Amino acid sequence: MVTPKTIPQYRKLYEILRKHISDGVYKEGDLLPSENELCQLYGMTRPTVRQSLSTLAHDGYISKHQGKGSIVHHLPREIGILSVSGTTSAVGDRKLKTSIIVKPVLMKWPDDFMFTLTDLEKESGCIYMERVRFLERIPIFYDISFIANINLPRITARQFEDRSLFQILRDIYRIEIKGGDQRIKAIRATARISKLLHLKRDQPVLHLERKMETNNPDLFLYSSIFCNTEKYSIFGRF
Amino acid sequence: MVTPKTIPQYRKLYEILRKHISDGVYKEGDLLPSENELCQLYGMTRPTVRQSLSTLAHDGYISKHQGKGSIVHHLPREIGILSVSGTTSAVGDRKLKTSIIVKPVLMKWPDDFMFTLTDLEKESGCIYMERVRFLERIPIFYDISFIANINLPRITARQFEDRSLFQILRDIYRIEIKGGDQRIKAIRATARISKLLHLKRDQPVLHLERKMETNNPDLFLYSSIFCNTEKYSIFGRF
DNA sequence: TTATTTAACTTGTATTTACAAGTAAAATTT
DNA sequence: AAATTTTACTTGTAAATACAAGTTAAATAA
Repeated sequence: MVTPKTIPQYRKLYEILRKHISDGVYKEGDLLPSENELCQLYGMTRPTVRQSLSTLAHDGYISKHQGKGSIVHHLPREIGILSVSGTTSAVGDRKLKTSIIVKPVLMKWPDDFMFTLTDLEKESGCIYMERVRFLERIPIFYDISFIANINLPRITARQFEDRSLFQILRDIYRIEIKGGDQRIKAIRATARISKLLHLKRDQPVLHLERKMETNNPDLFLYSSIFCNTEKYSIFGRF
Repeated sequence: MVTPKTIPQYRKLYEILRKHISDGVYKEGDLLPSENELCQLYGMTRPTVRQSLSTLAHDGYISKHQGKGSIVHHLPREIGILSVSGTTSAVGDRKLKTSIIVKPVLMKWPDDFMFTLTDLEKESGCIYMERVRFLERIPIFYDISFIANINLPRITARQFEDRSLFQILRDIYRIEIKGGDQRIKAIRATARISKLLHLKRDQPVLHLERKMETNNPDLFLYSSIFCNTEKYSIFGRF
């Protein structure tokens, strides 16, 4: 089991500022307190504060301007899944309802899996589940998730209705997502997809295949996400 | 005109290492020289070296492991447009042939433009062009580009066949892309799209709308990209 | 009043130093 | 021989400091 480590200062400040921006303490177009002010406010040095701010800038919460300051941005109105882990965190504060299509089960990996697996992963088998996510009563995401069965005791017994998969992994198993790769395609909705996402057959659907890295170097999370982009776009920064 | 500024050290090292990785000096799975070794090799201090490495890690060229080192990764085999500026740099070393569909012309902005424009942009009008990009003789991208006509003398007279738009902007006008936002959808190919990308009508196509920020805070580049994802996926890191 | 200069801020780059934490292999003990 | 400990390395976090470069507004000069 991974030990619960101490959270570094720059990460704490990142979370504080991110929450303040999400909660509207700082509004669109506002200037964040200057780096020196943040140093004083939170008792850190400038390099530490700058580490927080550069991460915030990278995630699109602020933009920095030399000589001027850090300007606050509202998170995009679209669905920001391209640069974020999971689909729950992707839509920010909006209510994303989840319904389980296939409860977590332990099974063998598919033969033609979308990513190449390590030997350890192959031996362990995988935990499989399917979910559909609704935004304002409209089904938006159809998620198929695969997790290698490595050090995750009794995970198939847990409830996934209320808490997100990623929350459970973090709270119970101390697993944090550190980043990942993804592939994107436009495909035709299959019978199953169109049924679950309430679409007509053959309608264009976004298909994301993601491999996520965790703080356990042997453990990766995989998901295949089908996304209805009729009403909402997928958003990202680069 | 923007002055050609001095390139910071950490940026230089980033470019050196990136080139070495692309050229195969460091191969997939190799360990990069340690941070202290890089300090000695290039006469920099560790924070400077670390700034280069963290950017490389973010762009997916390496992954860092505490206590171990920085492991080199080959750039993805797919088309990496999600986290990169332009479509030329997106495909790395592979040959991307460009054909101009509509030569650069100065015109008014469309009324229903995909992003909101500043007053300065609206006044200036825009430079418009359309291109199709081929990868191994297959048309992959149909790019529609918009640039505000701000401080870009005689740009419509330039040749875009050989050099990419971004290369001209950098070499002639000293404009660098710093980042941007993008929206992604899956749509049905229209008659024009299917003709240009050699697809059947109504086939699913990826649609990217991008707004790119430059070192000139008033100047943004916009593009609407239609992408044939039948054979190649679009790739990104997060 | 208007234009210019100055001063006081902001973020950007870079050095130096220190210790914590994780990895891997050598050295030691059992 | 096998298990354990130590050691030497790696990257991670953090402080203190300095100056460069861009922005803005106040102070000054025309």
